[in-house]
Amino acid sequence: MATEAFVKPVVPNGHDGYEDEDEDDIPLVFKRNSNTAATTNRPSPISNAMRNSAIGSTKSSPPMRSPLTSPNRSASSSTRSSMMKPALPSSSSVQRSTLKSPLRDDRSVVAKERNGFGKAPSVSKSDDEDSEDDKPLSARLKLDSKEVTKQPSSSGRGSTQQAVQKSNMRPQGLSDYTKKKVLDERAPMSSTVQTKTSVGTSSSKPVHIEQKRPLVNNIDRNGLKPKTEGHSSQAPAKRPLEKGSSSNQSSVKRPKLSEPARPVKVEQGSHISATQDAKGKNLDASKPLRANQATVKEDNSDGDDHVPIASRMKSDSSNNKSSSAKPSSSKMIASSSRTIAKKPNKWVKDSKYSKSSKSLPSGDGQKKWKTLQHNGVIFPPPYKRHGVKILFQGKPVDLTPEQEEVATMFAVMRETEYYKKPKFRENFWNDWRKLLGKNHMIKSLDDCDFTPIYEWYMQEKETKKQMTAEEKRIVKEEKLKQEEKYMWAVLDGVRERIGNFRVEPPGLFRGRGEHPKMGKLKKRIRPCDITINIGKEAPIPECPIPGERWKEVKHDNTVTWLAFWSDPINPKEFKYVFLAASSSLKGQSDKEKYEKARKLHNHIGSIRAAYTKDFNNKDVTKRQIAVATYLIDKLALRAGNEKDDDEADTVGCCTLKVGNVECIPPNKLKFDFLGKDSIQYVNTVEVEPLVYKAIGQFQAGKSKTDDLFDELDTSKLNTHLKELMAGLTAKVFRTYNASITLDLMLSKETRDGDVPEKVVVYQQANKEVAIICNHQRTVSKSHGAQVEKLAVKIEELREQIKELNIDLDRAKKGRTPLMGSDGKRKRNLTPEALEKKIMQTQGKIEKMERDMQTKEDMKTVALGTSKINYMDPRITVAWCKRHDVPIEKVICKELQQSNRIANT
DNA sequence: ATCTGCACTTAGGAGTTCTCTA
DNA sequence: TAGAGAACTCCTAAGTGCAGAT
Repeated sequence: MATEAFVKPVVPNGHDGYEDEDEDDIPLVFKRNSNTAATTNRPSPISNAMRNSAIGSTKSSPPMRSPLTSPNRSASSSTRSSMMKPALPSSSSVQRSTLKSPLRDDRSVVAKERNGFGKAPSVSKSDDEDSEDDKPLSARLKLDSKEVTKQPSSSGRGSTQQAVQKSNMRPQGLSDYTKKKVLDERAPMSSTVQTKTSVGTSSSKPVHIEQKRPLVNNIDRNGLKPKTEGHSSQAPAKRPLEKGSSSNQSSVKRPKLSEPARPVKVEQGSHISATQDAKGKNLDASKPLRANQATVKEDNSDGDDHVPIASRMKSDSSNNKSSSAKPSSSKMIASSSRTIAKKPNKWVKDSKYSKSSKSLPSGDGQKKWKTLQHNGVIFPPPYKRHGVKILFQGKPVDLTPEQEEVATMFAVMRETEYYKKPKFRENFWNDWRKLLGKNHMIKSLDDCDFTPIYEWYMQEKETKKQMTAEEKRIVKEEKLKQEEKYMWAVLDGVRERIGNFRVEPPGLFRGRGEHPKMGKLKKRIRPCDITINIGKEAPIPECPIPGERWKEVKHDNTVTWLAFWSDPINPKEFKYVFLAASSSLKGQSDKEKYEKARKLHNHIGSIRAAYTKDFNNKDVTKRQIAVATYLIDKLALRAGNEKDDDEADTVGCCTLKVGNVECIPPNKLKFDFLGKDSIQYVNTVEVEPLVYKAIGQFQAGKSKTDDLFDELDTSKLNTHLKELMAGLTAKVFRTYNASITLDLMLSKETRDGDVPEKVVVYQQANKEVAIICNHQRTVSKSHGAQVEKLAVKIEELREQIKELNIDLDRAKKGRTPLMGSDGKRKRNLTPEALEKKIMQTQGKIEKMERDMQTKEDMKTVALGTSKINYMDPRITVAWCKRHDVPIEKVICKELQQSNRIANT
């Protein structure tokens, strides 16, 4: 599917006006900013459709084509729909959903399509299915349907407080709600869709998920399923699990196997010259980013633009066939080159692209730049004493400036959740006490009253708020004036913006989730803590604090950082100053990331076939690798590196604990764990029977806190993945599945219509990707009030319609209208005028209802992260061109301008 | 074979600015 | 025109994964 999209970035399309601007595509692609486009209020039908399309095929991923191309589409969808219906969540489930995490459900749908897996892929099957390649994905989808059942979610994790909170934060309602809506709107499709949806997050692929992830309800946590069979493993755990929930970690993992990575570079290339940005602006040729643009353009020449990526995939895949599942890196490269070669135009373009690209990103030891100049970093201003005293046992206490500064850090956090957390208070007290000294009169934190400082702080805030616009402008300009010199670097002669040129100010550490170090004092960073990296020929930045000096000045052009210091919270780690996301270095890195995802598209079939084959491998390690890869592919799970005990207890695929996965007969798995940033992942999916069986075997004989994959760690997993495809690591699957999903959804759901309608399609696709990746956000504080407000307005409008109908009846009889509810006499309107007014009011109600539903649907879904980090911008650009959608409608200006590639 | 350091990407929330609506 | 809410930026925590050291 998306393959092509990946393959060729750009769009081709013939589309008219855009053609000239093709380059636009390019630039966009590698920029990083993202923003979510504004979301529209309409309910999206799309989602339903998407769901419908779930691919059932188990096969190893057949190449996908663009649904658009296929004529059968409707038929297929109908079929699906029928299947889906059953899957639909019951209304009750919908309600429950509120509690659950919405994400999951939706994900599943998409996932299925993506992977083509709705079910477990059987290798053989897949092969057979190749014949279907020419069909649109949607057509090929199977209806697994069942899956969609909602689950009661439970968030099972009740275990940790946090978990609970999270579940609350992300009520499932959304997904369920959405689904329901969808169904209602398009019955047929929805039915189809359902299937997918069920899966939640990952769904995509293979499994069906039950999906709904009703967090709340699930009370059972991941208990193991009885099934356990087998053997088990050993496995001591590194970290004790806490409660059954996610947090447990335990296991001891094995050493990582390191494998020499093969450089994946795609060579081809050449590079680009000046290009234009999406808007047709001239790009700076000097920047490397441009290359991308050029590439894109050429692609356009292919004329494929009008073809959705998905549809283009087939050809690619065929090309790829030459490459075996385990191509050596060189082989892989070769294959990709070949593919490109088929299309001469593209080839040329691609090659330019490659050339333009710079060296690989991090870790490759290659030179990242030739010359680098910058002015160092800017430090926060010294602490300014306010003199407000806290109370200890009711009495004012004198504090030194240093003690007062830290007390203020704590006082201003009074309204945050941290303030109440024992761990936060304990860590803060331990650090503050050191500053107070042994003989200080303050003997305990609980006897301290920080209210005076808090009130002072609030007043300062209010004062600032009351400043006039002019005053604010002046302050802003002054700040800009001071910072201007630190904001830019000149890399290889090109002026590039620096990302975080401000040194982090001192404060209290705000770790996410139940971080063991929350509340600790993050000390002030001084010049003597900072190492500067700059070109040999460039002048060494002057230390901005008189009398002090940098810790060290280096001239290392194999790295991209401009400065770093040790993290005061975890001295083993560092804080780096890098160029901004819009820089050429970042753009290049992004380009490589998306190219790798494209490459994966060409190998995904054989990779899926390979892991499917190993589901019942006698070698436990191989079986674990197969199952873990399947989960990463299907559910878009993160790899799951080992963590230290002084970090929040979160897990990824390789670090899943037995208690994080519950087997639900006959072949469903319920996942419940805390992932990155302690975001809860709850999802029930239907998996291949062999996977289900294997999970039971991995759990057998272990406690809930033991590692599920005790024979595995990310190093081993990635070593294995690299044997399948050069440069392949676990995270590539996330990028791949996100981009493919975007492409698939856009291809499938875009219909003729006006721009706003198309933008809705894009947003829905973005939403699906966010769901797959489990990108969540907390519900805004004002959400409830906003929804309530809309509900009140809708009710008022309904009352108005009632009155208007009465007036209409009277008008038809030649009578005057009744008095208004406000006691005033209403105008005498003709029946026609009244009918028109009724229609208008009805329209308003419908719009508000859509707004309300969209608001509800999106309240826990964060679109920005996927847009910035996972969705290949070339897909977006190509789609915009094909459908005459101004790029700024889906990607904000900032993003477009950021030059990551663009140009700047 | 493992461990650890390092470099870089990915992430959600707070704060700020822009835009829409009454 | 003010206020509300959406959109966007900034901040920095928390991941991934490579490579060299042990």
